[in-house]
Amino acid sequence: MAGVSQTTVSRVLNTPDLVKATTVNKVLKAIEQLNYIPNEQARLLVTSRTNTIALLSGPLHNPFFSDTTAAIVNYANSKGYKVDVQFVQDEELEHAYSKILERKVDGIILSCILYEDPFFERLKRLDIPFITFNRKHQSNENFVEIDNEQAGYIAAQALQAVGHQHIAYVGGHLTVSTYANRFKGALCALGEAVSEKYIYHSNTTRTSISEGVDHLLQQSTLPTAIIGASDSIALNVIDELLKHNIRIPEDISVMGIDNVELAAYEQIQLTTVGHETEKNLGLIAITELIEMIENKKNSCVRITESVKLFNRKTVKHLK
Amino acid sequence: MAGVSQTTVSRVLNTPDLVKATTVNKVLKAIEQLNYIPNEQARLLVTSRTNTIALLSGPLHNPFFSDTTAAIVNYANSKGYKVDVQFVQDEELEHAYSKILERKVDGIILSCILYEDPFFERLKRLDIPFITFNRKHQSNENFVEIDNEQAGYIAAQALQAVGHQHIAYVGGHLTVSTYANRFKGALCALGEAVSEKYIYHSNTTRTSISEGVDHLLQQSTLPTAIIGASDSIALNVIDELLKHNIRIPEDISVMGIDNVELAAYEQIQLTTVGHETEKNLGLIAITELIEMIENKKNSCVRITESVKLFNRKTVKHLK
DNA sequence: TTCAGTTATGAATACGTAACCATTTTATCA
DNA sequence: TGATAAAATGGTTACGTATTCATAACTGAA
Repeated sequence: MAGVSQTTVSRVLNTPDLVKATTVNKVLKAIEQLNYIPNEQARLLVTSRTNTIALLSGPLHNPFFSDTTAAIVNYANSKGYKVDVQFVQDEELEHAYSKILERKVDGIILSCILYEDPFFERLKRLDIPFITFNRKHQSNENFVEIDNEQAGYIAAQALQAVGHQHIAYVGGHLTVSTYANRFKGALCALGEAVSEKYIYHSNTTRTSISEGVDHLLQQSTLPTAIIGASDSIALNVIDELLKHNIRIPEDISVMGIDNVELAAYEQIQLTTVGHETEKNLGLIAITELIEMIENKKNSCVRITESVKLFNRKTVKHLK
Repeated sequence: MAGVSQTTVSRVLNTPDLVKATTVNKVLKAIEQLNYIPNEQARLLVTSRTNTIALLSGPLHNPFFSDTTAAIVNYANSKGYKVDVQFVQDEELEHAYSKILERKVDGIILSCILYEDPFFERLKRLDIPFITFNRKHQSNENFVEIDNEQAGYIAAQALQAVGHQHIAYVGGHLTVSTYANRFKGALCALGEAVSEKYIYHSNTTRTSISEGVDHLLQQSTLPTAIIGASDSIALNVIDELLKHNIRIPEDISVMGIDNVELAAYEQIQLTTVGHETEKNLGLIAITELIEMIENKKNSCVRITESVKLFNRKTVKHLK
């Protein structure tokens, strides 16, 4: 219609500087009239890029992932990338993994990796930039996390500092670096003092956390404070305690880790431990990932951010 | 490597029944050894499908969209679709719209349409299945919503029923069907009695809602109850009131609309109006959309679900 | 055996673009 | 004016798959 070759049309769209102005106009006019929209599949086939990033996130009802997903999607979109999202429970990891391998993407950002996950090796062989956030793999490569051990330590230590002596801990699977290190840090602060019966490792589902709380409430001496290994766990613990008509923090104090945005809400006011500058781990990770994609820098990303206490209203001062 | 043609490999992957068992095995073995992964771009190019659905959602910090996004993404994934997500504020609609037109997708699901949005016509011309949830367009086509007028009416009426006479309303832009109808319903219940000064239409941002609350608190006679036109607004209103050391519901009652999952949490216990069967609007919409995509049914979807009151703890009974 | 019918396989093509190389046109300068 | 360089354009191919059509290899009954 414009009387030019397909090659010239392609140039008009991609490198208009190489085409005479009058020709550009002819082509643009034809594009307008034909209501032409370039076929992205075909372009991607030949360029072997996808402008897509795969996000494997934890479930969205966990406010941590709500925060990170928003940050990741918005940033990636602003940089011109589409985001192919999957929300995945640890139980369904295999299925999600196999799907991700089939889909051509420019980069992969995931939170669900296990410490000894064999999938990590497959990822590396894919030769696609990828990064994990919140959790890391034993190979100690390509991750963004908070200092989980420090976080666990600060959480426990802060409770002790205000007089708590019977401190319980509700965590997650120790196959996950995050929970393993937070637990390690907490144990470090609690020392020998801590009793087995005050420790519960949940699978982070609501029912599992309920069982954990029930377990704690059955002890002859109730704990005066409970550490939730994540804000999500802590919030679920609080909810469960409230159902038992236990007041927070009057009867039992609760401490979280993550400093999720929700934690600062007036209705919540969760005392927690989080990133010093309140930066979003997801945002840091996606920034690094896009950097990796665009600058082909294959230097390995290892980011561990320092944390501090955010003192709010779910911890009672006993002294 | 398997000693067969590319055609046969294709058949092994798509219609293995048409291939001799021994050949299938040879090919699968080669696939294994070569670490072969089919190129999805190429397949999509020839099939002219994308197995992708575009989701244009409101911001994720709004718990309503957190609920719907999770439901939509999970359902679509389970049906084998990828989901290309965008979180978009009403202010940035144009930009998101233009991006969506460029991207090849099998279907579009969006919440952000305005009542008189000209984009709707462009969508129809695209000849791609699409559906709106939560909001609808004036053309009255392809939407899933709750009965917003009924919801507004029930919210106001329920407050009156327990003795409230000074009822305020914090809403959203009336260019949005959802807010327009909820407001209409509320007005209908409140009748002539309602004073202009108790009405505030925000743009649903936190700062705007703060201003609304400040406005209400400046009135000589304070309202005894506030209707938030959505749970998100209601929760922000509560947060703002708490910051002013106003107790809920002792000093002021608050009512929401949507019955977001968060509303049922012990820490929140928001009294609200929502879908009778507590079904997720996003889930209904994505189910319909995939139905449209796969069965080519072009019958227009018009779903308006009935609502009821969910009595919880943010409304005080005055009588 | 033979022949028709069936099953299994392969060769060639199309999908719509970007990239490469070749060619034509235009501009520049001696 | 001619030679040379530069700019503009076109022809062709490759990307990796599904599909169509043709062919080869079997099968079973006469």
